[in-house]
Amino acid sequence: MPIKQNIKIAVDAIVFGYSDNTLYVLLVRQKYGELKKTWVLPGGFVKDEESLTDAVNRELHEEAGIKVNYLEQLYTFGDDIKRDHRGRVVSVAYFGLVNPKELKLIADTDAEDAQWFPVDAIPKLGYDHKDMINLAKERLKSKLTYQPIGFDLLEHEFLFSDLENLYTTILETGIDRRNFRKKILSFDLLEETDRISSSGSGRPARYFKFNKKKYQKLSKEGFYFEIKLV
Amino acid sequence: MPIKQNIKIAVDAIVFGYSDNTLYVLLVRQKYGELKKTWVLPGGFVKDEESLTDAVNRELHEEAGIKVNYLEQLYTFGDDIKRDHRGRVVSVAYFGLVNPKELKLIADTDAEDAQWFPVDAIPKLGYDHKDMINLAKERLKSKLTYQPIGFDLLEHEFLFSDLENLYTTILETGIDRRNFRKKILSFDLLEETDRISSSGSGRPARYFKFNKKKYQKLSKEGFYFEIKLV
DNA sequence: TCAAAAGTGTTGAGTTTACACCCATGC
DNA sequence: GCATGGGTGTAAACTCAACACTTTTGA
Repeated sequence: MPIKQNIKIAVDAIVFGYSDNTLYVLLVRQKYGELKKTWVLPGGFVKDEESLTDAVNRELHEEAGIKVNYLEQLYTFGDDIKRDHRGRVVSVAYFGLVNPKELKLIADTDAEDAQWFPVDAIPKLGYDHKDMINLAKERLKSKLTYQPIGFDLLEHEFLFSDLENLYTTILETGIDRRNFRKKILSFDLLEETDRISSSGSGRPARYFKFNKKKYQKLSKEGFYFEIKLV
Repeated sequence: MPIKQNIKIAVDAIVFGYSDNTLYVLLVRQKYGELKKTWVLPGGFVKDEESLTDAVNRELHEEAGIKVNYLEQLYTFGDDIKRDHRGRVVSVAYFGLVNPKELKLIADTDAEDAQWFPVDAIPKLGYDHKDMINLAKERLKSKLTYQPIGFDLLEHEFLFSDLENLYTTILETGIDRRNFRKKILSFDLLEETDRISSSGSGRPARYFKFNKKKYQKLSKEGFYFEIKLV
């Protein structure tokens, strides 16, 4: 190619996990350079022969040993030409979700260089990663209301109260339990299981699972999932 | 930076214009190289010292002499590592809208190297530009229903029938004139002008304008523009 | 006076919201 | 038997969808 260009291209991932009424973001400690030991989003430079998606998954694997449940492109950060102190770097940010199992995997390993932070207790971050997280939070909030994305943050089988808490914590809003259940059930996308919570206290609850296949089918036929919450 | 990377970064723009019940896309003729004379989207490599947005606007100016009314980032194409035959190129695609004045500007100049094509009469394009256009069409359709973006495709002052036709042509759907007008007016974002169409035939109609300021204000306060059309 | 497009209300259906009590279990 | 969380129905308010005739102009 006859062109000279001195811009590097990177990917970064904002990965959310949810557990015990808390939304978490995955951060890693920068290993080298000026920002050594600063917390940053997992990510790095794209290799010449790999796709952007592969780059994200590779970085997540290398830096955090994690595999996401859901991944989509979020936004490409390239308007601030000084966003990276090392030179011009354009970063394609991805938005990912993991289920609680993956979350615990890291939480349990006491790897010091990859950790989950509650979204409202994020340490000072390098680069423009705070902006990325904010944008991803917005995306998560809005997607929750028009795509059945919440299920990717829960176990395969979950209680209605789990789902309800997930919505209330992430959207920071109240929910009418009856209306919520009615609405969700009206989609006919949940399946009752035989499993009943071996409860802590209170009346035992039934586990449900989300029928993703059915959703994908209906979705192609023009079905829209939608949960309005004030 | 200690890293070696041989990836170039480009921007491409899918710019829509609307006139006489037709939706148009702006294309330019490739000037050099293997694809010389093929129609492609306006775009090109990003310069080291310019932001992505600046790059798009510059290319639009250079290649088509045009200024867009609305511009937003669409998607970054970088998963197919052979999407550009010249080498690895990641392209950040932008989505833009122009009003009819800008559209006519080029249509009138008989510049052979920048032309508007009706979206359902797009010639064979280079690279993956057809995919980009398809994605942009989807974005346009969905945005029309939840953001007052259609006004950016119309003159500053427009007739209700213009707006109605815009929605029907782009969304390829029917509209109940009464319900549509009722809905749009209920937002209280349009202002009547004194101007009356010096009509062709039929009863003269009144011109309206969109109060963008008011929309932006309401928008911050949690107002959502929404037009549901089957 | 006819053709062409603009303008205008009402009703029924469906959806959303608000709201409170009983149920099943563990301790 | 009491504390804890789970599960359930109904009525009023609102929003949406369907529907057709009158008005104003130019030819």
